[in-house]
Amino acid sequence: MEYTVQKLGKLAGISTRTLRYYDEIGILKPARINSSGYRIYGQKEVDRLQQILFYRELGVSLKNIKDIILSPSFDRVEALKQHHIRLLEKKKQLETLIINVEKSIAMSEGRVKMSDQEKFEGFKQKLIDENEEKYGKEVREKYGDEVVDKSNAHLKNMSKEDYERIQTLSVQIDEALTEAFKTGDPAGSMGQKVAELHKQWISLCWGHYNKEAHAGVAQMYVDDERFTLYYDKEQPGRAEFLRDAILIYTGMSK
Amino acid sequence: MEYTVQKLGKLAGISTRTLRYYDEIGILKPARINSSGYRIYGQKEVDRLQQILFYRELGVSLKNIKDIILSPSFDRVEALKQHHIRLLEKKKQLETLIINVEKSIAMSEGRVKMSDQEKFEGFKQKLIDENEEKYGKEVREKYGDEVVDKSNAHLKNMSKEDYERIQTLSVQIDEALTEAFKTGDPAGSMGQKVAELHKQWISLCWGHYNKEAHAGVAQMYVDDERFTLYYDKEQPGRAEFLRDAILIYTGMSK
DNA sequence: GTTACACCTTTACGTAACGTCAATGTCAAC
DNA sequence: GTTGACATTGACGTTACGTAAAGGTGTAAC
Repeated sequence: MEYTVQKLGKLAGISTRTLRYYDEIGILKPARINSSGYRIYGQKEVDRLQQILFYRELGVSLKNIKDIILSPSFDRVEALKQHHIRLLEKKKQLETLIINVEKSIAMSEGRVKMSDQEKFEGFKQKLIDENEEKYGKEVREKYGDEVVDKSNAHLKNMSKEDYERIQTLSVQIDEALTEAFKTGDPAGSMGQKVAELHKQWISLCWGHYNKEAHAGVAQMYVDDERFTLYYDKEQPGRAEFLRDAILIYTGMSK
Repeated sequence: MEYTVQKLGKLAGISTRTLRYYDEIGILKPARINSSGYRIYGQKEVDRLQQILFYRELGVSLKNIKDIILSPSFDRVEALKQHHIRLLEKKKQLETLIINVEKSIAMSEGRVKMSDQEKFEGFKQKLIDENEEKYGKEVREKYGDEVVDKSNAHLKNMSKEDYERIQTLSVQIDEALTEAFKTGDPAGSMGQKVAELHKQWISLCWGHYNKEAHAGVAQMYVDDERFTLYYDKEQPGRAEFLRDAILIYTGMSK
């Protein structure tokens, strides 16, 4: 497939000026120029533009993006995996900010108190962005590990496999819950599958398992707003669904 | 509490230049200027800065932010509720982008195919930002109530007093935890006071009490990142402290 | 008592990543 | 053969600060 400036711009959601600018600074040159002087982009350019936008989204300057993707040692897949990690971090920060705004509302309504410090939680992604600017390859390798280390901080007493298993389970629970929620039946096979996954997750976290505690935690998913907020983010009612599924699973449903 | 430029900058994670610039364009003026010509900010300015940063995070230009917050009809709480909605939208978009990068990795490894269009899914938050620029008051009024209803959803089956008691307890636990944490001793009287308050809170939430479940929840405060994030916000280690206090309280400490 | 140092001030030029004209050429359609 | 939506290259404007430069302030230490 071949694209002119406007077509590629529409595809990627950017302006034609931006594409011309990217040509000008040499970060994304068209595959060829046709007889009338028009810029024509091909497959390779589409993929490169996607890479550029990923870096841009993460706050990397165009100058640094250029250095990175023009580097002979640039590894596309490795870069994508880095993007993945960074985007997850960004998501966490956004979640912090969402909690912040929720608390701020509660404060305005006099329901809770907030320290000045709390009022700015979730804004400081700047620090991350500034790190991003240093994104040289060596730096990347260096910080890459550090980030991993940091996120593994509370792993201390856990084997690496267990930790990874827990991470995988979290994602699986989330996905399975989304699917099961559509059925509307917490007692159904999909609902019970979620509960089963959740049991595995809890067993790993606690090192043991206990029905009553499991049921207690499930109830908390509805009662504790920090959980409710998280689970209801996409579809209101997900937290309740999860609780019901677990209560049925543990036989604690009355 | 009063702040100089640097103190406020550190608190909010922005530069002193930014604060001076905000003064210059009249979007955030200090409460007063002291005898040496220093800018001094107070409580009102802290709150306004928070508002500014919320708008900025959502891509609103400083010019528009100024028009909005200086408007006589500006409603702080209403604005916060709008931020909440926008942030949730932004989070959804981020999640789309994360799926995008995951698919891109899978594609690079030859596991799936992707259309050119799919390659740019999640980038087009631009369209949202443009809506932000129009941020009229009417729009704000339209969405406002919806959020309130949602946040009150899980209150349905609870008496008003119970609900208020739970809210009070949340705050008390938080404050008591901050105090107790300073002692460094989860087994001390202050640490055990926190655990006692937490028991009351859990009893209200669950309608019953059970030591094992209580201990399980405590363990989860450390294992589940959503909790850890919340409790460790001010001082890292608070989540662990709370867990230890409860484990001792319940006699589950080994 | 002055020296050090970490604060604060204003003034002013620099910059990144485009937006926004202006002047002009191209192509398909009616 | 003219209309209208495309494309081109300049070139200047804009936003939200960064980054000195040149100097006053406050406290602690020698």
